[in-house]
Amino acid sequence: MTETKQSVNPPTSANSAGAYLGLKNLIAHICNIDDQAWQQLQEHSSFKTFNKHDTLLTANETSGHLWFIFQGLVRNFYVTPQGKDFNKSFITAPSLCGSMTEIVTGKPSRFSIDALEDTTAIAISIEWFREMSTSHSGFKTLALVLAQQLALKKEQREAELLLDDATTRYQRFLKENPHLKGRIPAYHVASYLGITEVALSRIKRSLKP
Amino acid sequence: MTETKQSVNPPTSANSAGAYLGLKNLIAHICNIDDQAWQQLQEHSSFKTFNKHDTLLTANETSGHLWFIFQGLVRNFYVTPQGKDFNKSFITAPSLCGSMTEIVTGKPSRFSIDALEDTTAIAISIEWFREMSTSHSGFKTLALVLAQQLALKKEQREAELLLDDATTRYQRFLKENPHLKGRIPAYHVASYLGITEVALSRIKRSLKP
DNA sequence: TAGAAATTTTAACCTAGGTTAATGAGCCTA
DNA sequence: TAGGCTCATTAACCTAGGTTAAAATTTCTA
Repeated sequence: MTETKQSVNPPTSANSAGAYLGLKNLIAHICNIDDQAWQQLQEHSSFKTFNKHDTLLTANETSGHLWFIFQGLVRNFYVTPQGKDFNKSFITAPSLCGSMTEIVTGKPSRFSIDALEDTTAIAISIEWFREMSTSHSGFKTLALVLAQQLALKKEQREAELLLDDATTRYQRFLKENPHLKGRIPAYHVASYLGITEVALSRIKRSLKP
Repeated sequence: MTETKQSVNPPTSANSAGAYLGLKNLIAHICNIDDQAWQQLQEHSSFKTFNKHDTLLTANETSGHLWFIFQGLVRNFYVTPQGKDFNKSFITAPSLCGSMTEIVTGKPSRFSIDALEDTTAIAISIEWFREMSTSHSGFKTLALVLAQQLALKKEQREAELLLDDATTRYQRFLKENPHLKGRIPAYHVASYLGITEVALSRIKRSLKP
């Protein structure tokens, strides 16, 4: 107990193997990947660990990879020129995440990604993934499903931001994200909703008996 | 000149042929479609004309098709339970449009589509398109590109609604849609921006010299 | 366990945008 | 050419949420 703080998930080969299993499992639910392609995927990716608050991707830079989040929790967020940040989404393991802009166009992401908890992940080469998603039928399917899922999610978010007030958005957020309860400070939730922590606190009070 | 009002684009076979040419051209810029697939596409689609204000798709119903807008202009819009409507996007010819929700999940669209100008279009069977986008490499590419384009657009809209105030959104709208100038009444633009026509009028005044 | 740091709540005041309603302005069409 | 549409502007007032700053609370950490 005399040790200083350390990562909950130190990067052991055991963890790495588990992460790759998790990735294989996630992909298998979406499309068929033959052994050769899987072998290639392993060669074009690497296992990483992050402590809480570490950065996975910085806005306006090309990171060169997309992520499979194996354990932990990360957020995608925009930063305004005034230095305020707005959370775009929260990603809980196990899940893929990354910048669609960078994947599709090769241009830098508009948002950053950082870890809200200690996190283990696999970094996958975007360049390789883009190549595979045109040449390999299985990966093309994977890319299609990911793009469709993202499009659906962003359409829903557009509708919420356009149609609903902050109280309604907050209640929907709670209902749709029970797994995040207690894991995210209120000011991050407020930032996701597009309001300040002060406004969120008021809303909570107004919802009390 | 004694005739009553009529459609600018009456449904002649000449128009129909032009529309199919336009569709073929649009698709050719995205992927390769062999003659057989093209033949099939023609069998699973039909040419339609709409007058201004006509409805192409009604929210909460499955229309069964996606559209190639050949001439004219349509809007996608949500209607709130209170009966107010919010424009989701404007689609100018030539372009594909439809509900990603219905295409991906088969469930009814959350939004409606109607014509802002007299419009000619090709209605394509969603069921057939979904089948082709899994079995046919060219159509899978088309589906992928469409999903990616939509995801990118909706990500950008999310960022705008989250980060920018109404004045900024209005100025960006003007800059990014010069082709819509004069074609859309201000109250539709306001609805797209997520504000009322009254607020938009105030913003315009505040931007004047 | 005390003190520091992080987070949440409150309060007081401010502003962008909503609401309602009246006035204008530009049109068709009888 | 006079009403009758549709659309845009204005004005007066209201409200949700922003801003700033202080106090209260929780959570680390030495």
